[in-house]
Amino acid sequence: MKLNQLRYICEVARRDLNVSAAAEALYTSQPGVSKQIRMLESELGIQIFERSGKHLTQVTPAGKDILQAAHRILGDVENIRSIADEHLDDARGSLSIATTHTQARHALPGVVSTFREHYPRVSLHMHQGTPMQIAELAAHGGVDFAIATEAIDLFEDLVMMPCYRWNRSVIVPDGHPLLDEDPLTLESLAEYPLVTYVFGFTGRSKLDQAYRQRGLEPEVVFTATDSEVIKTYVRLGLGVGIVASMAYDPERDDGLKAIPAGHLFESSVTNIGFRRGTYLRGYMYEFIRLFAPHLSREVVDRAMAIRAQEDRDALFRELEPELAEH
Amino acid sequence: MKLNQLRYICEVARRDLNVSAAAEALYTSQPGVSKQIRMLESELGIQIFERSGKHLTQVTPAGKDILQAAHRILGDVENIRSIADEHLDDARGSLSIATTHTQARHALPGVVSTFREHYPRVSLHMHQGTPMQIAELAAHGGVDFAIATEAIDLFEDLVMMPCYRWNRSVIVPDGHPLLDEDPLTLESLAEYPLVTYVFGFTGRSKLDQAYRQRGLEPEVVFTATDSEVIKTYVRLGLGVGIVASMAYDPERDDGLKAIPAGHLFESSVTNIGFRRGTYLRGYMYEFIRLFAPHLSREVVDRAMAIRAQEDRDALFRELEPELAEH
DNA sequence: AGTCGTTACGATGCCCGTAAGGATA
DNA sequence: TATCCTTACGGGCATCGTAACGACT
Repeated sequence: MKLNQLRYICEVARRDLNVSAAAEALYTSQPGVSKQIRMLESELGIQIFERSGKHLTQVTPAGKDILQAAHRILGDVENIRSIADEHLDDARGSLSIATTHTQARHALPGVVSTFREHYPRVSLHMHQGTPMQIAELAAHGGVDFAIATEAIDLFEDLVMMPCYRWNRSVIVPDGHPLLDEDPLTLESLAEYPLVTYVFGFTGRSKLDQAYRQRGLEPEVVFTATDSEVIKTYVRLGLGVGIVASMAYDPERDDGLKAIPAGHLFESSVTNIGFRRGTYLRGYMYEFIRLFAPHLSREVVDRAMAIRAQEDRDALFRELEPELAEH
Repeated sequence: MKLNQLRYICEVARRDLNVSAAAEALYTSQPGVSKQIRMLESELGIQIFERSGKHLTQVTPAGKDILQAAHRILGDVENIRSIADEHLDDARGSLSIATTHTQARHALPGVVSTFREHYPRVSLHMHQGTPMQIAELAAHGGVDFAIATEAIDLFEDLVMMPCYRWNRSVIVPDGHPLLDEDPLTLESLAEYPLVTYVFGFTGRSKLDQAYRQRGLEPEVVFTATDSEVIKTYVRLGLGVGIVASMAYDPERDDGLKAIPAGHLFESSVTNIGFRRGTYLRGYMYEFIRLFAPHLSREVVDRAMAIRAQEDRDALFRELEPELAEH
């Protein structure tokens, strides 16, 4: 058994059983991949992939288990490299983060600049994408951290921890009639067309849920993945906006007013996640700490050790009161 | 990085940094091992072993972390083989158990014979040794299971589960004065010289503890690692014996009488342990179940997932009432 | 003096890449 | 027909084993 063989089967599985694509991603020849996989299968005496003719059709039950172990192995190989780097020079390295626009634009800048002061020799890489892409990147080792509000609890092999709690504001042009409502109600809000986030982004699901619970139907006329775009279209009079409160800045957003709407929607929690079993460099713990002060090294280590759902829930309940509100 | 390089560093660490011994154990040449280790170190850019001149003196801090990850990797490689074997033919395979004389002679025969009926094509291997040797074998992957009463909770990377609870009987020749004592007290027992287990064997520590608590000093004139030998010397009149109750058989042990002494000593618990993270074959779960009916597949999986000491204690308390008494 | 780790060197064998073959959609 | 996996073949390279050297106890 060779580490390369394990890399090959993982990549093939990841590429929907397309050996050619896997070979390309691995910077090697397709016949080589094919051959090594067959050699591994023959060494183990069992098929990892089902074949019909000359096409791989699916992963065998044994293959599923083997792929799982192979993933762990390759993860640990990366860990060994990280360990070496950490001990070689604990202030040098790289940190890659996948996140959404909202986090990158409003929650992370402060953290990133403080982090850069503390660790000037760590090279930072930010990747922006949809919550699904983000979770996928983190789960497959493309990035160290995923930071998002939705959909990163879908991946079983991601360790997830709550960072902060936030809610929404209604954004309207100056002089809008909603500014006179006090308190603002969902019913009056429902009379206006909405401009807000695409489904699956930045807590959008909590918004739909609030409407549905009151038997209302939101008339969403425009959706975007980031609040800058939303605000632009609110300025154009397309409708009223609903964005994360942190996305409104009274200084910069002239011509717009924000009405806090925390009483209308259930608050959302932004999470940070990383691949389970990853060796975390010292500066990685530090980054998490800067982003969410309650996530000390001890808490992170505890979260990493947890496998059962119920234990995770217990930890979340314990952390709940410490979450900052944004 | 190659799997062989990881094998080499693990073996060298295990052999107290003796490269020659490691090479021999790995059935390869000593220069090869030496070279591969240096190549790995140079690839990682960090030393795994400290050297003074040409001798390896100790493991570096980085090396400790790396060895830990390397162990996990090699364990998972074995797991992949096990997975393949399991899916190839789930009724064929091998099961190796390390245990002490007492377990092998009195607790295991029934289990083993039932197991052999269920899985005739699984080849069984029993290794007898001291509790320390047993734990070492299991921790390093020499055997699948360790079964013993003492000292297998010392290895952090062994998953341990309680199997059954047992206590001791005092063994005396026919007509011995102690037979008239009712109830038997520790004080009257203390007037006779003892023949019992060597320290570290079969709950011996509980025995010493009982004496010490009462301010008594046991006069141990003979110790052995197995109860057959102890009984032999009791027959010779060397003293009274204290053995696990299951080791006395009124049919076979003629000339001897047993006095139950559960009220004098704290009972002991026999445990089964295996390397954390091991892939357990179906028949292995079955073996555990046969030996300790309360250890269902679910319970074993839960025990395997536990890392924190407090969670382990909680599981033990939960299992406590289900332990059989022998 | 003996044990032990490193260096040097030659040969085996494995892995990779190119090219051609055959199956499937 | 186009895509895709397999087989076949040759070159390069890493690994392994033997032998000799140098260090430490």
